[in-house]
Amino acid sequence: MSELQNPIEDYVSYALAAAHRAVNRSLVARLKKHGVQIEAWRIMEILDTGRRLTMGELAQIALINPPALSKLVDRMVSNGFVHRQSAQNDHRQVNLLITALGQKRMIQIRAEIQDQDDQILQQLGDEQTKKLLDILGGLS
Amino acid sequence: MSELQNPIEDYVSYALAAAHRAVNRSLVARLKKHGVQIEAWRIMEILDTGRRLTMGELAQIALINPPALSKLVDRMVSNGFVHRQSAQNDHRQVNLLITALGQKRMIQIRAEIQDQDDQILQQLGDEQTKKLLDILGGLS
DNA sequence: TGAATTTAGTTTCCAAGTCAATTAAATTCT
DNA sequence: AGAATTTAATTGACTTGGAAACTAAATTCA
Repeated sequence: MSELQNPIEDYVSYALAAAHRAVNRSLVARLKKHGVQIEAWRIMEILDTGRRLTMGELAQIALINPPALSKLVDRMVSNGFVHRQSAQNDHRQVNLLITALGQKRMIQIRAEIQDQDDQILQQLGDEQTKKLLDILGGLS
Repeated sequence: MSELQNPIEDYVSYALAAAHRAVNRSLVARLKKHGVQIEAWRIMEILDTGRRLTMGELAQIALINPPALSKLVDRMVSNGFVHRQSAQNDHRQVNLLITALGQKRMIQIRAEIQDQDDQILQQLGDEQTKKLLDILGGLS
């Protein structure tokens, strides 16, 4: 009994990569207008809630490896979007904070992001979107 | 009336990135044992069906930009997994073909991939997996 | 036909990411 | 206490990816 080879589109890994690529593409294009990359948006979005996070916590939530985060934060600091502050309890830790400029920039960016998310919502429908988020949550 | 800010986990873009990252991580770890990266696997998986594809077609299907594909193929050629053949009709085009060594390697790799996919299937269940592929298809 | 344009693939230059090593601070253990 | 270990973040060497420029072949059109 011979196995029939699935087309590559049927691999979860492939389907995820394709969808991720498509969504990222349009997001990158939108964010480029504001001079930030997706990861920088994630960082600012996370920090803008006011939570006080260390680099390590941020790396986990923002889906960025620590070395890449360090370097990206260097750039964001020199752009004036965030600043580092060494933690008072543990001097090894660094808290990252969003600046006033960063917050101002986020107002414009958030409109762009909202627009993109609305477009996806419209494309998939409310129910499918919810289902998608639910299933994806089970993979992370 | 004030807008309540969604947590970042509710953005489709974030949920996709998180799931993609998680799935890729384990896939990368598995493929590393065989000395190939995910994109190289995709290329060989696609070529192993025997279809005669140009670099451009392959780039689209394998989700790789043309310059990155060129460079990856250079490496794969020097590893002996694939070889280039200029197309007979149109000498600008290049057909990429998998070698016997590449096919041999794919037998081992496919077992690994199958194992990973089975694990996901088990994690999500048959129905959710199908639903996921269906919804993701609408985004690509 | 042959000059101008388009298309396919590659190359170049630069930006960004990874892995492993490093630094500095905190914690553990004797 | 203080030596040894663990933890947090960064740095350094190297690899890979992207945008734009480039080469070569095919096609269009005057």
